Amino acid sequence: MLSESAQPKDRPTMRDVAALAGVGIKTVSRVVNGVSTVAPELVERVRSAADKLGYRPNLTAANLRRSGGRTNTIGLLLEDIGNPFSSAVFRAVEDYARDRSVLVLAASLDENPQRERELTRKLIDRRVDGLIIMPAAQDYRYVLSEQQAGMSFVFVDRLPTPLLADAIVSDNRGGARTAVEHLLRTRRRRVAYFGDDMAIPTAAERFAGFTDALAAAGLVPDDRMVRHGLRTAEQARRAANDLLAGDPPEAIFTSQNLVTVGVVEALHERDLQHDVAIVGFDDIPFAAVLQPGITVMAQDPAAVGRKAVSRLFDRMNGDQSPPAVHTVLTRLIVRGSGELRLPE
Amino acid sequence: MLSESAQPKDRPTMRDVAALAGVGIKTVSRVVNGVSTVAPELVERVRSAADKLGYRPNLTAANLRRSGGRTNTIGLLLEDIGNPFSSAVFRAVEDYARDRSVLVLAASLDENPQRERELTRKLIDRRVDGLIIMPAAQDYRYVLSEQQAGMSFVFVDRLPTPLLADAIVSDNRGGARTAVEHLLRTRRRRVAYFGDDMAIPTAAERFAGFTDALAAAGLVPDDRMVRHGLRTAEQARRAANDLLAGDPPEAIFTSQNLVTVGVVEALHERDLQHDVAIVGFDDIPFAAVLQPGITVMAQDPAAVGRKAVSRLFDRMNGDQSPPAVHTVLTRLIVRGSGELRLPE
DNA sequence: ATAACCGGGGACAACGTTGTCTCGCAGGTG
DNA sequence: CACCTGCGAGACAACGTTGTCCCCGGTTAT
Repeated sequence: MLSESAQPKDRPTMRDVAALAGVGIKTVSRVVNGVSTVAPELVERVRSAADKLGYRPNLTAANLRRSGGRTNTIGLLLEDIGNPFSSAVFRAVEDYARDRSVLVLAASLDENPQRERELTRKLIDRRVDGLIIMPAAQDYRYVLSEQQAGMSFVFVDRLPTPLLADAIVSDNRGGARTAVEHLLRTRRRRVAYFGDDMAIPTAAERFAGFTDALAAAGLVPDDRMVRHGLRTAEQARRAANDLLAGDPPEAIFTSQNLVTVGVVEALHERDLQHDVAIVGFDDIPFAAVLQPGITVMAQDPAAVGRKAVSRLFDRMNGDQSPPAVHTVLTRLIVRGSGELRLPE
Repeated sequence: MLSESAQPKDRPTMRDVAALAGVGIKTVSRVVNGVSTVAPELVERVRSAADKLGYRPNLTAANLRRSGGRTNTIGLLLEDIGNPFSSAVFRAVEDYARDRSVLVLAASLDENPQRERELTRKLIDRRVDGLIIMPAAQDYRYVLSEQQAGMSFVFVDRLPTPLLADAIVSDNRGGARTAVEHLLRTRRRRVAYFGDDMAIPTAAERFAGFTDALAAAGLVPDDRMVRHGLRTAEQARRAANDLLAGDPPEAIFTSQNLVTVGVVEALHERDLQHDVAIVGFDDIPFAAVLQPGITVMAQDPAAVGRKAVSRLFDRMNGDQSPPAVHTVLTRLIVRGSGELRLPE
């Protein structure tokens, strides 16, 4: 009864366009989808009717009916979109997907396994065509039934256990080992380790690489110079200050970018940056401007993202080969802090 | 005829669950949606049938029918997801949306107006409930007809022309002015400007703030010390080296984070970091570790994102008030480089 | 005992689109 | 001239779900 003025009136549908153009609804569908068997005159009538009404097709309805039921959407679950590694992965995924007219639904997990399960479910309920996950959880058996129902999965940055789907990971252990070997080449022997929580598989791998390198040089880690569980730059800074206050190590390996930031801050606070060598895992902005520049073992998040999304599309297109792990190599960037000469 | 083994068999639907549980399809719907009028025994039967089949509801089908037709999805078009400002905005948007069971479809525009139009359309075709756009284009009249069709828009970081929707922007002009006034407080007078392309509205605003501050001190910009159009750190580094090679300015204002990085690199290369003062717009990682620390006028991308998404949800919930501009204040972070004492 | 009532559960249509089928008409063929 | 062919266009059902309505059985009131 009420004739409200700016009522949020419904969008026009194909039916409305068809009525205005004086054609059947299916003809509108054909025009919208560019089917070539429609008479040019009708095409024109439909086009102008659609423009006049501001018609836009409803893709969710179309996907519901369309064979295969593809939604042209993929899901991307990252540790934290705000962190540079995650957002670089996102960017690579997005570029590949956009070229194929696929959009990306993304969310952050913050190391929360429960959130991971919820979000995975929500994305599946929206019928994404595939899912790229930077895992927080431990148990991936639920993936199996989803795969049987036709969902494709690719994991990045960490390996799911058991390996039920493709995974793209950095060469954490090998990269860490190479980084520490690089440090040892300066003849420094007393090497400290600062790292993230060992429950995080990548941190554990990097610590293993650290130990590998020491072992190869006939050394063993000194527990007094090993700190795990550092989650923020501030924690790392404090831990480093703590260690540096006593008998400082000759060199430091940091297993993650935030940790590197904190430790470098501590070195500068104590004016030890020219005395204690450091190599970090993960590149850091501004690393070249510092004195000395920070030598790092850089990951290649863009390569990880590209590889992940291309594997995902292969799977979505029917690739049935057994799940495999793909390792993306890391790269040592020499800037000074890892090559400090020993005095005397 | 063929009984393929691992055929990507279709997902079970409510019909399948209903058949297995021996109930009507609507009862399954009721159970799935937690309607309380179903007999406990039937709820149990339906639940176990659903689990057995690995049933997951199809949200796209549900949204199609459900009144209002909300998809519980919003679109987010950013300049570049890989850049820290964009990804911080994203993170804030995501957190707010997740609390309301809304997911985010995001994509990068890379300053490409055509891509912006295409993506806007694609997102509308998927019937997102609202759209947050960091604009690349100039002309936003198309927004009007979409708004009448019920779509909500919020712009971030830059103002659309004409102002057809809410916009959340940093206080670019005021922040830049305050930053430059801070520099002038050291009695330095010959202040250089390094900035991004003036076609980008934020860059223009910041340059205006720069001029404001000079004018208030009775100064005018010296064209020889003004460089526009710097899009990368490398370009900025070269431009700065160029200027510093001649008669160096007493102070520098940089209008954007990448530019700050490049200019700081150049200062360090020429060992002028203690002689030429600098304040940058946008915070920078590691700014505190450098000698001297880099004083910046920091933006608050998280606040921008929060404000944007909360306005968007208000609009989606029927707020009809006229479009408004919301300004998020910037904050001066003093670290040394902007407070250098003049010699003599 | 019968009518009115209530509450649980199913049949049916609808959301906006596309796949399939059929129909009508024009043109070519025997 | 009848028949077949082909092609453009619409009718209809279907995708998987939810909103609406109605029916059935049991309980309560008269």
